[in-house]
Amino acid sequence: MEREILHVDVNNAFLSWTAVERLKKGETLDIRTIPAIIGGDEAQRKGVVLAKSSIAKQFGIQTGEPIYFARKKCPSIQIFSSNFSVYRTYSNALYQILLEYTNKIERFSIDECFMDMTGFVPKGRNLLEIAYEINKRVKEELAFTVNVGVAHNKLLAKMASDFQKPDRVHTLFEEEIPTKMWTLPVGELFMVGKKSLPKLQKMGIKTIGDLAHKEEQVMVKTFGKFGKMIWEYSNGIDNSPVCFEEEKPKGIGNSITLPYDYANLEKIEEVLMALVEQVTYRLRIHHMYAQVVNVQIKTNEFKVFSHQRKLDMPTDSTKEIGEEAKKLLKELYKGTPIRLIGVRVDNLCETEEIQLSLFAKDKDDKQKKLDDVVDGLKQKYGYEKVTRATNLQNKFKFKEE
DNA sequence: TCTGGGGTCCTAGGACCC
DNA sequence: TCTGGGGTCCTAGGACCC
Repeated sequence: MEREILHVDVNNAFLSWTAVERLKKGETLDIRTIPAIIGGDEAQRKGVVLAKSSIAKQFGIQTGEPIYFARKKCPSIQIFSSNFSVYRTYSNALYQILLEYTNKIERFSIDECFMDMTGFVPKGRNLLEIAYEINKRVKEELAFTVNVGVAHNKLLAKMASDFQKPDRVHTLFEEEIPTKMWTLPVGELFMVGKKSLPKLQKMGIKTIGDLAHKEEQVMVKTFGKFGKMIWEYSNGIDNSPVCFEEEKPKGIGNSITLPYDYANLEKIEEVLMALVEQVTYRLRIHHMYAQVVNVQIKTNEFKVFSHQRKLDMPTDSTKEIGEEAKKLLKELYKGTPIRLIGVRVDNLCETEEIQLSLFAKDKDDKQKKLDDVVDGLKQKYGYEKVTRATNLQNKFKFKEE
């Protein structure tokens, strides 16, 4: 049966939301109307463009590039810092509106939703009307704009919402694929990134249509599973469901780019332990245990190395994960100055699934109680106020959540 | 020029077992 | 002494997304 899918995409989300928040606070300048970007702190070496206004885009400024480049392209560019708790508020407000149309909504990211409208289009109305209504309501009620893609699967809906921006509704039904999608450069296809683009181009594939008309077997032979996927995408094939049920995380990680390159193992360890505390806190918030610990470093030359190890028993203990992380760091660290350090936990399982042996449980008890007390304080007084690495908090700001 | 942080998924090679 | 092949698990690294 044919499905009815919408993809709702907030236009320049971080920048628009920052603009709306400023106006709400009484500022008169709407930063959507000037050359502006949302960017990280350059002094902390986090100076990349996170979002841009459409005018900034006209200067050739790209998301993800260093702010330094953006300033070269547009010396008068105005830079604003990000605020994720504000973004979450607006993201939730959008979600609440969408919930009035269907409960089958997949929150694909903070600023994108897929909606499965199959069976939810009221009698006498059609999917396109609903899409326009959502577009209009969001603008009127929330003061920012969205693009809405209308199609019969997620891939086509997402491609459609990416057509002309901002504040537009686009359809991409099967019969429209040749005119609306095949004519686009192949790099515009979802999942074709900057590594696979040159490989495709070398094969003579310039447009999405070129890819669609290649033999499927050639793509599979050259790119394996990935080749099959993008070949299907180029032909508008995608049977993946809208995953509307909240999914448990498969891994939790935190990393930080250091304000300068660290070459002292003890100093790196201090940061590592602050990150471990953050990660295990989030783990316990989710009521999950982890069985794999992973430590990652990036050298001053931007080379990335990682080590991971599977533990005998899953755990959520700051001490256990911290000790493993320290061992992994020692194995990794060869004395090269470090630009970034990160910790991840993987192979997560629900707390209830754990069957601790009596011995292990007994050993765990003391540490568990300490973690519980600290978590309680963090929830009561805020994460940044309660941490065993207080001296780091002046230098590093960690995202909550 | 100077390059964030949070994820998911895939691949390849080695260890180990039958 | 010389020899197989398949399956699973583990680790490191990489591509892609927002």
